[in-house]
Amino acid sequence: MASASTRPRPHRAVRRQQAEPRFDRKLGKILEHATEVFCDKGYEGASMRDLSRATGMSLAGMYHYFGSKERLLYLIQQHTFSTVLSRLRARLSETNDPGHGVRTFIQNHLEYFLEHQQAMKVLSHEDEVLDGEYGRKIALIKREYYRICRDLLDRYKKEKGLEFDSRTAVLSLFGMMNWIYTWYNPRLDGGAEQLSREMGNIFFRGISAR
Amino acid sequence: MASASTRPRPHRAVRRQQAEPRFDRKLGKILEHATEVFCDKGYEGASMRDLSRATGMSLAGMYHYFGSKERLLYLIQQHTFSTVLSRLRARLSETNDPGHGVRTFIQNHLEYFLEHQQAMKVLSHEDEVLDGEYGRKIALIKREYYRICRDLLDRYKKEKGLEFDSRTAVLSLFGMMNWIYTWYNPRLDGGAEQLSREMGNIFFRGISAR
DNA sequence: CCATGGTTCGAACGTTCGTTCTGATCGTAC
DNA sequence: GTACGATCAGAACGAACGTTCGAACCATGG
Repeated sequence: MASASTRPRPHRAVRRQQAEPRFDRKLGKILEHATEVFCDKGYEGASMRDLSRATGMSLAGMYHYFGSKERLLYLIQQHTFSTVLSRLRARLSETNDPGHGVRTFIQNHLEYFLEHQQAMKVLSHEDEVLDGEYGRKIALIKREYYRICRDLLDRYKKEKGLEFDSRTAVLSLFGMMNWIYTWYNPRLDGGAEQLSREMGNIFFRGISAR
Repeated sequence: MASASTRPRPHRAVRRQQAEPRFDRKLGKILEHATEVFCDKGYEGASMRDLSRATGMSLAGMYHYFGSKERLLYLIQQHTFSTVLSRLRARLSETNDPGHGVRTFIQNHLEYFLEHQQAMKVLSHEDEVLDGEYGRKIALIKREYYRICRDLLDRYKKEKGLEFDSRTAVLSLFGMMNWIYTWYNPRLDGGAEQLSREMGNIFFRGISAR
């Protein structure tokens, strides 16, 4: 289960120029298919043979490129999380208003969530399965993500002179947003803008009352 | 995976008087230990041998009493859910005010949640694993649970003349509450009363603003 | 005192798991 | 054309899986 670093990383081919992106694009596609399988069957429920079948890559090939089932999950979670995080940072750099910042946080989270439902479900649902080095790295990103939201909220709280428990508030907000994967239905529930408006309303009015 | 009714239920001993409760108490203890294992390792990750070891009952004994791993999970979920539901009904029968009803709903949910964290995590986290007859039965209880909360909220909405999307509101509330299992720390976060007050505040003020 | 039937067990069944290994094939660079 | 790295199919590995079996155990009723 543990030990991320004992297994050598697959020997990534050293190429020149335009070969690299094609290589990454192909592996990206494979990661997408793997995400779908993990999403449907769960990490433990999905076998390497399932993953191999779904990606079209041979079993041996999977091990050649990814090294282990654990690392496969790690790569998916790491890629998903850091993409969300970098998008968020880009958006937040445009504002200094903490209230607007939290709205942006919600909007960014839900937009990515609905756009990549499967990846986000794997991120939410297979949260505790990675341990060792992999688990530590994912936990690090997650803590930073939490930190950003909490800091924004604390600034907002001070600015408006409000009183509430920041920790409970932030984690309740995360709960609202991350629970979506258990119920979201695009036919019944609107898009990301509508959902983030409604959840943002509940959350903001909720913490804003004196 | 499917088919609940193909396997015969274990022949429950027909006994008189005080033997029954002892029988049930023993099996109840075993279910508690099994809950702990499912909670720690997940349904797929937990093996019948793990469960057998944790409960102190032999592997064959587990099958004698519970029939299958699937039915074991079903019994845990069914017992947990119907206990929550019957407690809720008892409390709700004392009030007719929908606002107070929703507060009671939150209080009841969180109280049981913190009192039986492991069982509730198994209920939340292993939500999609049961299919067939078992899955249908659990889904039925869940829908009824959802219905109660939604009806209360709709009555509250009409009474106060508010406007918000009931579905999104109820499911956001469930998200806040059910996500707790991923972060709750009794040292940092208070007891059930405090948490349900804080979440209740966020939720109520959130939906109440015009 | 033995027969009965629920209870419990160790051992085994066949399957699938994650992973590794062996060669064969194929396209490309020299 | 040949050497090489990428990629493959397929078999094999030991371990672990969910489940079943047959025989002991043990209290009870005749």
